[in-house]
Amino acid sequence: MTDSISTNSKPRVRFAPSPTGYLHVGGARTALFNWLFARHEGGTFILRVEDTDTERNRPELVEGILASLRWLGLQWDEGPIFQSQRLSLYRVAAEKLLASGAAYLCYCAPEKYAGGDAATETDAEEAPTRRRVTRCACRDGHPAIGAQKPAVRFRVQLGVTTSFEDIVFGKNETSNDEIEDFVLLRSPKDGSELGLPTYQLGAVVDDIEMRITHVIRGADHISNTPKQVMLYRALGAEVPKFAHVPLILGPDRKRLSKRHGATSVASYEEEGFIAEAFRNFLCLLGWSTGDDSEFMRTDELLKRFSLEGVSRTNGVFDRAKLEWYNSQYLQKLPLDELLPLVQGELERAGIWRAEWNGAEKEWFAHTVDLLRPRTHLLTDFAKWSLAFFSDTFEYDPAAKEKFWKDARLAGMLGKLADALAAIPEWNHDACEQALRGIAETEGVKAGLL
RNA sequence: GGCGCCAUGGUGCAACGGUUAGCACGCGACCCUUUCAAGGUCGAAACGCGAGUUCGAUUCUCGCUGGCGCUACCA
Repeated sequence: MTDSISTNSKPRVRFAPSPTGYLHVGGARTALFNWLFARHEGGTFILRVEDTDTERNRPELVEGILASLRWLGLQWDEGPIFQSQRLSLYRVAAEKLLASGAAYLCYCAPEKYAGGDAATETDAEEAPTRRRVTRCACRDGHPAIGAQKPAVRFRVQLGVTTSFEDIVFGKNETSNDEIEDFVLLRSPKDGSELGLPTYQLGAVVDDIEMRITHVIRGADHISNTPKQVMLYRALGAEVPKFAHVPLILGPDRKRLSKRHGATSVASYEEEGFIAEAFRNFLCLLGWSTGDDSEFMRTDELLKRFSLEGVSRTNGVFDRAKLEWYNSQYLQKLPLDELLPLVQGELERAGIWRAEWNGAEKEWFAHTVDLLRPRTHLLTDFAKWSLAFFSDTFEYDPAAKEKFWKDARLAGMLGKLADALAAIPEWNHDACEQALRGIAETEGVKAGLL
């Protein structure tokens, strides 16, 4: 039972984004679960870039995806491995399947084979319009050879059923008759012998080659898992364990997309969210410890994470709750952990001053601690820091007045005044200027009330 | 259309045959606070519908409804 010597007992998982966009919150959570699982089990977390779709692939987006993963602190142990750089692997696999009869060459035009699903959509109430799975003559060795170069299709064995056990969804059984002869290799565009692999082939070949033990991915893949199970078997490989995680939806319960607002991880970073808070929030969307724990720092998440706690219900991304998590972290983080984050924010805003981490470090720490109870985002620090620069509003009295008025409305007046009063002697200009600003605003206040 | 999956307040989770159905976000009120946050207290708010099984169903089974997913030479 305990063959601790065997390195094979350690799970190997992967996150496999496709560079067709930025890292979105759904992908981020999938990555997070993979990472948590790997770390919890002492396994290996691999990053693989699925860039076989030359049409949609945008190589320049890869760096952004990696940056978002780094921001989230999801360190990968191997990779990134690019599928586009190992095409021969998939072709060898396809040839093997061709040779064994598990696959065949299909000369049909893609649109003809697909069977025009959308086209018949308008013919309402047409009983005869049974759009079952299409099988073409190529499958039976009677290819309608045309000008088109052939694609390689998997020959689905009919009359039987394919099943697999999902760690979160349980047993899944699908009749093979419902599964189309999916494409393994697209028809070659150029003069080459064989084309580019599709997702199904690429994912399975790589998961075999990388010795992936647990496939943790979005539930949108649950329907094509049977196809992949067939592929594993046809390739004579052991089928890994599957764990599908529920999808993340927008407020309208539709799959989360750009029209719901910010969906990229990068946009939350820019807005001033703390990575650990974002992670805490994301983790509890579709997973729970079994009790009512909510505020859990990363070490605790790592300790408690388990695939068994993953939910089967799609969840709505609740921005308000994310903001709550962020303010919780802003409140509760030990000051020495918060300081670097604030510094990073001020540097981004271009208003960081070296003294704040030197001679004035004590004042800076005190001020951050003073202000944090009323901040919700890291960017709030940059906003209120304007008070500490005597020349900020020098040429813009209107902006100055607005700033202090906002400060009053936000309840920041007293805090800022305290912070300003504590500014070291040699920074007296700023202090005086700002206090004058407060006085003026107070005058406005008195007049209004 | 076919196939599959899912179903607790507005949202995220808990309760895994017997509870006044619990927690959190959000919302409302109050306390605290010169103000605003933070914090505290209280409150409104849910087991989709219909049959079964059972002494007893939110919990098990079936049907319905609703939602989502797949049905691409996208992943």
